[in-house]
Amino acid sequence: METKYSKVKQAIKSRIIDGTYTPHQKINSESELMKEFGVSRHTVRLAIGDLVTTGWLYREQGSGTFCADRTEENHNRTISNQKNIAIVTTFISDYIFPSIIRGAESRLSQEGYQVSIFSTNNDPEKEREILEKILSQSFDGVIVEPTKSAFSNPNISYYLNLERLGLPYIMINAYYDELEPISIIVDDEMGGFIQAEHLIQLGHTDIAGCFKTDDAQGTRRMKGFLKAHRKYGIPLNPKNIITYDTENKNTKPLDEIEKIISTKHNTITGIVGYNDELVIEILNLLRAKKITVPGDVSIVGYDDSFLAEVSEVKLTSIIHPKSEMGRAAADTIIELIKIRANKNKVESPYEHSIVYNPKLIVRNSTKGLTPVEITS
Amino acid sequence: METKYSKVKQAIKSRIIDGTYTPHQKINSESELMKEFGVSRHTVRLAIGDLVTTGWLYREQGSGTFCADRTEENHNRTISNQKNIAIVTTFISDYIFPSIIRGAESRLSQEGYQVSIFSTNNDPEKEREILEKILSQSFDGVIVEPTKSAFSNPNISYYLNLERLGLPYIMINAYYDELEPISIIVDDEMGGFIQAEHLIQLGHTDIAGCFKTDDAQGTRRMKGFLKAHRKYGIPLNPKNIITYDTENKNTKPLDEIEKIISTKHNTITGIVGYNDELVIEILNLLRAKKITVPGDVSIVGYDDSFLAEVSEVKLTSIIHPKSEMGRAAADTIIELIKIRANKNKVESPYEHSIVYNPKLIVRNSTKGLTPVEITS
DNA sequence: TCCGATTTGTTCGTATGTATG
DNA sequence: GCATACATACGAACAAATCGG
Repeated sequence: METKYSKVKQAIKSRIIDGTYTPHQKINSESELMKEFGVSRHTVRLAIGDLVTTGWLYREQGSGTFCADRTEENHNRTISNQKNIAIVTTFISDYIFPSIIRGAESRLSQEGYQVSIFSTNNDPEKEREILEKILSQSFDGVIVEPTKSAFSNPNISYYLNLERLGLPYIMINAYYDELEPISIIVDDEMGGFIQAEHLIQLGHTDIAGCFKTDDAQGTRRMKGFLKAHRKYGIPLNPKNIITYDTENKNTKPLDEIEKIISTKHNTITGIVGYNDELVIEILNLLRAKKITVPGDVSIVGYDDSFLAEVSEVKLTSIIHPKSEMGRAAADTIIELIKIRANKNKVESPYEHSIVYNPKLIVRNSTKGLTPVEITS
Repeated sequence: METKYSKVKQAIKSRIIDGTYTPHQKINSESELMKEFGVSRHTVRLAIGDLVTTGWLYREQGSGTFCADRTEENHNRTISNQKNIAIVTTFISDYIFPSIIRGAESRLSQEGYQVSIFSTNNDPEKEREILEKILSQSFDGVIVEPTKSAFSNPNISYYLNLERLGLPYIMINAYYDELEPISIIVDDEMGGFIQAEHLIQLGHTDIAGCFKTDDAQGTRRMKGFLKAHRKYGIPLNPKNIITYDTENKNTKPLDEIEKIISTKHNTITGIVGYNDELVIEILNLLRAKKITVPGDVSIVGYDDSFLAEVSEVKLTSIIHPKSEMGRAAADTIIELIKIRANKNKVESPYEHSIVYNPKLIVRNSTKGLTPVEITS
């Protein structure tokens, strides 16, 4: 996949898939492609030849090379009774994702769908490859957890092309703002708000917040965290807000927390964590530093995963529907496919987004602040 | 049909059809064809290229160009360039399975394979449905974690049919004794042995063992547990052996442990658990009963999952390769598919089973027994 | 209808890289 | 290590079809 002709091939294919070339549209001529990619005509012809034999393009002597109309083929394929759904995740082994997949898989297999799994490792480039693969194959629907959803997505055109080709897709956990797709999410802003509010109502006024800010979940939880402070008139020390990304998730948040609790005049009595996984690690850190939870510090998790019940300190956490979300995603995509099949009947856009309202489950990692202030 | 390359093409095609070239036979090399037809190499390659894309020939770099085997569905499969692998699990969200899938998926997607996921929920009936589906579709290989592997499997005939159809499959974590398939497993008997041996060498003589006995992993671990007792001449109280199944895994083992530790004359000082998940629950139970670990009771887990590091007591556990196992499974199935594709060359059965030797990682859930006996 | 510019189709030559036996 | 065979890539030339003027 590092040969020149395969690069050219890939580039042309991308332009078809992302909609730059529409069916029956003339693509750049061979000589133009030669200049563009700095390769010989032979190489260009090799690339185009491959795409012709695989049905992406067709050539007309004297006229040009054209983008093939794959919708007819698509049509042929939907007739074939294979029913396929693609699930695109960020991390397969992420601690709550298996539950979501389980919920979705059970419902989809019940309905005779076959489930294919793809993972992006939160890398937009990998997401692009996967979307290309999905678009060049015969899927009936796509369930996707967006990659780096906090950022403007470089693959928007692929999603738009999904829409253009009438391939239903929904997003779970988050969505790209530019798209406003049908989505199934938790109201993360409210979740972050509730996390902070809980501590505030327990009397805490000096609260640290740890958020993963390369996905929309984290930025929204942070927004809720700030909102709660504003609402209750609690001044917020900017140093108490810790943000991190996929790339430094194993180091930065813990380092920053350690910095904060190691300072002389530390008055932190509460910590809000992005998720239970992080909170468990913070718990380990605090234990090592002989800081008790909830004695010295109260701490709130997110997701209500099995991790919440695993330690000697049971975590106060925000409930995430997990497998219920998976089932809902499955039901929604199945319905969208049905609607598309009888598109003559239902003409309405049929908005189906679901927003779960988060709830707090109080366990014993949080407690009310006694009038006596804790000093380091 | 008067171009040189189409003449060459036609000539080669004729030789295939009239039987001059038989399947998997090497055809004349490019340079030979050049001389024979008095054309340039490029022209020969054009002709051959066409015949390759239409499935009449296949090329092997450094070796030659060969006549394809156009018999049966073999033909259909090679034409559709979709490469599919099925992974059949028991429980998708089981705590170590996501890691295995992740390892397998990353490797498989690298190689251009698409991964479909099926889960049996440890129900042989569901396993049957899934195998039927797999057999009726066009998968290139199957990775399966057997369902209820401790029992005689009612779906043996389906697996035999996979073999008959030449569809490669491997088993992970366990295998059905009747089949002796290519498998990638941990030596669970040794694992159970090491668990028990560790406690015995620390001076424990009254050890309870908890094993899930509807899969082969559990029965083998139990076997190792017994073997260790025999080897070290430790008498074994049958009451200390607790077995359970998928159906009662959430109640029975904990109930039984509670019974044992609640008896007046309880002298248990060590517990061997089927896996970390169970051990964490036992840990919760002991905490509730004010029994300290490892002070009063030492406890050994299995799998070395993230659960081992999550509690205030870090678990001594057996290392499970997890994602390494997934990667190995992917590599193995890919190789089997390749071997099958060139079945003319490699005639040897090519046994590829991998057995990982388990290792113990000692943390602080176990400790040596002091001379003073602990009494309840 | 023809012309000329453009575009794809066919064919040759040459060179170097890489896998196989 | 060496010869063989396929893989990739460059350059050049002419043929055939198309399209606008």
